[in-house]
Amino acid sequence: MSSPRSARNGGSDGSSAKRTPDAGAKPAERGIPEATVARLPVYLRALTSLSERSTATCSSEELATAAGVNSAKLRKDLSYLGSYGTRGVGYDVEYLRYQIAREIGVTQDWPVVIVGIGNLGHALANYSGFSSRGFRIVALLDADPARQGEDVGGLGIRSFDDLEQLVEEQRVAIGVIATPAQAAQDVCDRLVAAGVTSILNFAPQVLSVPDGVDVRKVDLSIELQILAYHEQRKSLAEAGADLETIDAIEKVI
Amino acid sequence: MSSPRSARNGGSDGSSAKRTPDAGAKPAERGIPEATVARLPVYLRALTSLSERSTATCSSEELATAAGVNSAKLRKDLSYLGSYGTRGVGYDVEYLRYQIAREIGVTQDWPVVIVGIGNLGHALANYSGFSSRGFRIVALLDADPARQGEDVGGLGIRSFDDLEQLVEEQRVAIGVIATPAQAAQDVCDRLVAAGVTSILNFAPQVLSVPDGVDVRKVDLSIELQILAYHEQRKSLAEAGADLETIDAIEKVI
DNA sequence: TAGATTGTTAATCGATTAACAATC
DNA sequence: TAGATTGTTAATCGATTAACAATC
Repeated sequence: MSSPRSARNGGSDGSSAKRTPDAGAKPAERGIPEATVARLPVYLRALTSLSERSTATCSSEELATAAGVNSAKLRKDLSYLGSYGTRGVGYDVEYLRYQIAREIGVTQDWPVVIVGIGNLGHALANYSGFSSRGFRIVALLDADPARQGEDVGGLGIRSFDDLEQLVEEQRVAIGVIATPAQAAQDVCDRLVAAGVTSILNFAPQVLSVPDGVDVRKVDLSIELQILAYHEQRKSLAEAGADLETIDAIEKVI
Repeated sequence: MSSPRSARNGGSDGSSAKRTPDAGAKPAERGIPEATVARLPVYLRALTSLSERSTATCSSEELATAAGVNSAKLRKDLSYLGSYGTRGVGYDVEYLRYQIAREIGVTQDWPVVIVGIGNLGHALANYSGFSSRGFRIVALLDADPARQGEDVGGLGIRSFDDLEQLVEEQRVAIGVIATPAQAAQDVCDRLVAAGVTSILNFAPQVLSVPDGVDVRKVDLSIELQILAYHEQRKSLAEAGADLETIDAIEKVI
C-alpha cells in the first residue's frame, strides 16, 4: 500500500550515498536524500540569480543566505553531488549551477501537458517560469468542448481525447492536473494509462497511482490551514494566556 | 539567522507532546510535530468527504486510506490531539472533524488579503475552496493603477496603498503574495510592517522575515524540478543502465 | 465473552547541525 | 606560511513504523 502522495517519496531509497573512497574528485553516488532533492532547485535558482549579477564565485555562506538555509546544510547537500567547491575559495557559480542542473535533470527539456484549463490552468499556461527552467508545455487539454480551440498563451486548448496520441508522439512524461477535484482521479488514471509517470496535482484530491508513478501535490487551502494553525497559536500566546489551559477549556466546550 | 522559509517551521518547538498521565480523556498537549500539523488538513478534508457521503463512523484504516497515509501514522498523528476514538469501534466522523478543525483553527474565519492580481492572483481570487475552509478574502491589492477597480470574483481590485488601513480594520493576519519575484520582498516587508504575521508566497523568491512571522512558499517550478529528478532516474533505470556508470560518465563530459 | 480497533511504546530510519580536519 | 573555506564526521533531533496492550 504505497502512499499515493508520492510513490517514490514514500518508498525512499535509503542508502545514504556512500562515497567511493578512491575517486578523488567525482565519486558516483546513489540515493540523494529527498530533503536534499527538494532543495536543489532552490540552490539552482540562487545560483542563476548570482550568475545574472555576474558573480563568478561564491562561498557556501553566501549561497546559503541567498537560498534561505544555513551553510552547514548547504555544504552537506552539495556533498551528495560531489566535490564541486575549492577549499579556501568557494564555488564557481557557473560550474556549480551546471552540475546541479544536470543532477536535477533540467539540462534537457521536459515536455509537459496541462489538463484542465480553468482559472488555474490559464495561470499555469501563462507562467513564464516553465520554459526557462527546463520545461516546455506541449499541450493544454480540457474535456469541455466549449473551451476547446481557445488560445491560451500561444497554445490552443485541445480535447482531452488527444492525450494518448500526444503522450506518445511528444514523449510526455510529466502531466499537470488542474481540474476540479471530482475529475482528478479519472484524469490521473488516463494520464498513467497513456504513459505519464510524473504528476503534479493541483486538485484538492488524494490521487492513487501504481508504483513507479510519482505524484506531487500543491494544495492552496492546506498551506493556508498550516499557517492558520500557527497563527492561532500566536494569537493565544499574545493574549498572554496559558495555552494548555485554553486548549483544555475549548476541548470541553 | 532564522530560515526565511518559515520562521516557525525552522525553529521547531521540540517537546514531543508529553501527555499528562492522569487526564483520562482529553489531556492538554503542546507542540504538535510539524509533520503532523501538515497532515491535519488532509485528514480534515477526508473527514469532510466522508461526512458528505453520510458516513457516521470510520476506522483509522478507512480514514488513512482516504487520506493517503498508513493507519499507524494516522493514529499517531491523532494521538497528539487527544483520544477522540473508541477502541473496537473507530472514530465518529463529525466529532473528529470538529476536533481537527478546532485544533487547526478553522472553526473561526480568517480574513486574507491577496497582493498581485495577475493570472495567478485571478485564479486565487476565484478559488472557491477558500471560503469553505475557514478563509475569507477581504481584499485584492495591486500596485498597477490600470488594474485597480476591476472586479474579480465579486471583489474590486484596490490600491496596494490601502494595505495598512485594511489590515488594521479587518484584523488581517494572513497575506498571499502573487506578485512577480522582483516585487515580492518589498510587498512582504510592507505586509509585515502592517501587521501581517503569516504569508503564503507564490513568487519564486526567497523571502526574509523577522522572527514570529511564518512564511510558506508554493513554487511551481520547484515541484516540477523535483519530479524531473525522479523522472530522469526512471528513464536511466529503464534503459537498463548502470546508474552509477552513466552518472560518472556524464560528470566527466 | 470474542472480535475489533484504538492509543502507545519502542525500535528504526532519515534529517539537521556544529565542529573541525583537510586543503586551497 | 597564514587565512579562508570546503567536505566530512558524529552527535542530536524529529519522523515513521510495526507491534501490541488496553479496552470498547
